[in-house]
Amino acid sequence: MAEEKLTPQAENFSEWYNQIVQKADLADYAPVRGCMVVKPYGWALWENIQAALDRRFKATGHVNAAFPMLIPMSFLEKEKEHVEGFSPELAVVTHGGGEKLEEPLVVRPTSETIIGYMYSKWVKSYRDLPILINQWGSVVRWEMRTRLFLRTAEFYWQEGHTVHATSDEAMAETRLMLDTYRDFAVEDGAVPVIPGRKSESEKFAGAVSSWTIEGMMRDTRALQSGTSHYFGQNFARAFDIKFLDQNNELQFAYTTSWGLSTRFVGAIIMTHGDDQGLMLPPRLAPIQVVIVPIYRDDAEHSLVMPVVERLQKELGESFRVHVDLRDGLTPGFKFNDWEMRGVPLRIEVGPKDVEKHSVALARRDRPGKAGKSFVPQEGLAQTVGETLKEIQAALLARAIAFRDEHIFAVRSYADLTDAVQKGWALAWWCGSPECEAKVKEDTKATTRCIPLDQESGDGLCVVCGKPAREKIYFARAY
RNA sequence: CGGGGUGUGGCUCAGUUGGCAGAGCACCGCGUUUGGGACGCGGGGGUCGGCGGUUCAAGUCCGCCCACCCCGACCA
Repeated sequence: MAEEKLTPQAENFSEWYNQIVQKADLADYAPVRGCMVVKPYGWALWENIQAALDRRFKATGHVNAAFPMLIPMSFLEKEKEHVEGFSPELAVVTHGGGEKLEEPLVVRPTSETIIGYMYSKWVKSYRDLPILINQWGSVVRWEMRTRLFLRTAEFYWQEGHTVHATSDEAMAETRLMLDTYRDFAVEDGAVPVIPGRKSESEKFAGAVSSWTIEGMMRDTRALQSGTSHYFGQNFARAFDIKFLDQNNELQFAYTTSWGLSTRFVGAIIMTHGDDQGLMLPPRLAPIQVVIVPIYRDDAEHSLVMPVVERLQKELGESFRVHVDLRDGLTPGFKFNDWEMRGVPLRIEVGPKDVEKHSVALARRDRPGKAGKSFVPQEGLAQTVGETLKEIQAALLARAIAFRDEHIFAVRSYADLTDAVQKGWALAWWCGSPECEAKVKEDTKATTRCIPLDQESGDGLCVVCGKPAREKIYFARAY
């Protein structure tokens, strides 16, 4: 049950986040450092995220499978950049059945290697391609500093791994999945992410190019919310994934991978939450409508409950509905409690409502009395459906407005350093890692992505002044 | 691994010159309450991070160790 008062965002955003995760009953700290326990309410949110993504994966021809959690150490060493990228954060199993193992096994930090190995056995002919497999699971990365959902030692995610006959096809897949993530984030999460390409220094270990959706949190910091990688033939060469083409010539295949994790829960929390608590987008909320019965005594109880039960049944046909039957708590407490948990819509049913054939309808996105209205019980399902749609749209509109207010198109280095203190900077960039490094050194801001959506043209690099062909976002990131 | 800090009930913490381990919240019971975070009474719960030392006596003083948090380097 939620305790009173949350630290305000403006006072300490980080503290606000830590408190909300626990007070909204999403997750708890596990006994192992950096690991989290996802509690039922948090997991229900993740399940809705999974369902929304899985539906899109299936619709684009992908299938699910499961690969093992343990990977021979030697596999990681087959791709040079990959092992360099991951070796510092590997958890390694050295013993099994009471004996020291011949070869240590790593707990997967990601599955390119084990899946690549299997694909090399499965792929013989162009007729075997493409392979479009996704897996839902968890991975382990021994991170130095952890935060619930944002960076935990073990996290849950999906990782798609595909194999293609041509680079064009593999690149199209990479871009298709990036767009799938964008569509999911915007339409279901109401998180207005910006899709784009990572710079060389920010890309995934072993990738030819990495693509990302970047979201702006309410403290204006950026959160990488999903990634899609094009590997070219790098992993195919490392794992010997070859096929005979139509001309009977042996070719290395082209591979991709793409992932979105429980970090997205953090994105939802930090995109929509306010000082009252969580604010969940209706399409993903585990509970879309909570009904709070209000009564003083047994007489009022028996007056109110039949109406509550009828509404629960009617609304339950179309929406995820919960009735708060907890005894001994005042309505006021329950209102605050459900606001903390981010339930989009609350219905109050008391004796006065029974008499007037109405209910009180309270919107989470308009806290307090402002969001409360009295509507007829007649046609309530339709009212609820329309209101949930309005809330979903309102959350997105609010997040877009916040994002756009905090993006600054900058032309000078002074403007850049100023902008990244209060939001994101969008600027011409020549493409050199030295210019990125200087900004990071001076401001702690990193390049987030080269947005897909930018007008063609050229300008001068905001750092060094040399000619630049692309604009890039600089921001402080999680 | 560098710099700083903290370890006392489930949580947040108090604990004076060393002298019977406490409060608030949470939890359990009973009663009164209930349309924006109710109240009264009663109750359960702690090897004071660990080991060793000083002392008649250690949460408190000393030594060593461990864990966690914050700031850096690394990261979905």
